[in-house]
Amino acid sequence: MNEQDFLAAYDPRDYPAVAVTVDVVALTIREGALHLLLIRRAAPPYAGHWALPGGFVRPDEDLAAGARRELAEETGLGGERLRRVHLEQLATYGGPDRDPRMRVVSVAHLAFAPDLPDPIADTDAEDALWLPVTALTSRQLAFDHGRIIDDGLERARSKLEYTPLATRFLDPEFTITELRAVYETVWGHPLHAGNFHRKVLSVPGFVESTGASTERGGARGGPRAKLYRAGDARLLHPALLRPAREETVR
Amino acid sequence: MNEQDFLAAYDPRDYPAVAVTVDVVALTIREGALHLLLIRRAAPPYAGHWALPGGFVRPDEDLAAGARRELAEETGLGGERLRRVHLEQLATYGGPDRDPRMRVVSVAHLAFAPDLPDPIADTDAEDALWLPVTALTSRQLAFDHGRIIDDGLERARSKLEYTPLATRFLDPEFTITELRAVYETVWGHPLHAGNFHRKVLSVPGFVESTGASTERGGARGGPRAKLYRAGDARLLHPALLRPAREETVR
DNA sequence: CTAAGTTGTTCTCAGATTGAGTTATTCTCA
DNA sequence: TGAGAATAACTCAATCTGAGAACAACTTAG
Repeated sequence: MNEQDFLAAYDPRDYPAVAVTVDVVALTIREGALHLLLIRRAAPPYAGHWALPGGFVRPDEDLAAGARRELAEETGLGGERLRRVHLEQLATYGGPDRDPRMRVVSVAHLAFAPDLPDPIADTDAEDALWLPVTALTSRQLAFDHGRIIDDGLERARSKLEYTPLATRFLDPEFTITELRAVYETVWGHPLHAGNFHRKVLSVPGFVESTGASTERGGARGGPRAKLYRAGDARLLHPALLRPAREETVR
Repeated sequence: MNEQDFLAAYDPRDYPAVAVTVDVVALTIREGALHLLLIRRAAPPYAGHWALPGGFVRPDEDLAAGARRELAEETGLGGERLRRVHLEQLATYGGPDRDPRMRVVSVAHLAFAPDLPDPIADTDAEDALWLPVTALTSRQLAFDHGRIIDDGLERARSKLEYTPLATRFLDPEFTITELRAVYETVWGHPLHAGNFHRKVLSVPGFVESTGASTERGGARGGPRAKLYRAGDARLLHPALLRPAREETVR
């Protein structure tokens, strides 16, 4: 049998039915707190539960394109602002019983966005909102989305260490203090301002100066801060490591 | 409509046909060189081309279980020795046209194994072998497996930095020199023996002494080396960073 | 307008870590 | 038996880090 004949004789229905979805763990920073985009499901299964935005991959669509489309649908975002959102694949969740309808394999993605407008509930969702991650209780979440979110948050924390992606939570021009606030928010503890400043400026390609400064000082005083934009590095060398957690094992 | 009625009325065939496969980038070290497990495809598409071991996920099988099964089938491995192989999810590849038959979404996995016996060609494969990664030319590979392998190798290199997984390339008891050889092989350049020794012993939980030593000195002389086994750390703190590559950008 | 408080940025300095080289010792092979 | 090789320990200068201090530029309260 040559390759042509093989393809003609091939029936996709011979294979077990599996559906592939994309889900998005979309993170942003609002009012100094890390927020997560959630929708409340309108239809079964898990109607009324909170869930990650997501849906079936369309036939002609790449996985990343599907994730970006789902994100666009929930946030109402498009064009340049959507393009500025960082989107990467997180992991794939495919346990046989994670969806009661059928075998559903979900390719989860992770998104970092600057502060975005409130989301728009579309047809699939009763409601949609940016929820502070501190307000999460995994019990109310549909499917295995609690676990996906945990994995996404850990990945986000670790990505800030060795990539310049913290800048994706900010507008194109930002101050070192704003950048530090991103790290403090995502990592959940304060950093030494002086050391952070020294380190960021010493890592090649992390940030580059715009030459300009802010129009005003900080809200409660202080000098005008210099403005920077993201540099061209894809990886931070050397990395900005999280302070070691207290050893649980002595 | 309540949830029960919904599930009864649900027809999986309403959704576009997608197949889900698992592929495995299995790495081992043989004779001081990094090797990759490949099979030569017996059936179209890409009959006669080299490809990663893999196949369709079975209906009741977790993704990780499917990957481990595929690995077992190709290597003929089972039991304790199979269990010692490290297996983790790498990434999912799902472009619409990556397989001419139909939409195939492949969940790639990455495996680290100690030196294993030569593989066994099973029904899907004309042939199977451990190929040195230096002998790879991506042109001869089926599907997008060249890209998957590249991603797997880069992931392997980076995993050695911040996890103790280098030990998974070795037998349960090993010397520091053997461990250094793993790093040198995967990273592709020599390391300073003294500094490596100091560093490995200083990272908490990386290795623990067995108290014993090798029976003989090295092949070409030298004292007997102390034996170690893997410690209980899941992450290396601080990490063993790769020497910075030469800057391409000045 | 002034005083008090806040913030961005730069310094300082001790301690830890790193890279590179050296040494003593133990072993294999010819 | 001697040459060469490898383990494991040590040394030392250069670099990096964490913690704190200094200081000027700004804010707001009064």
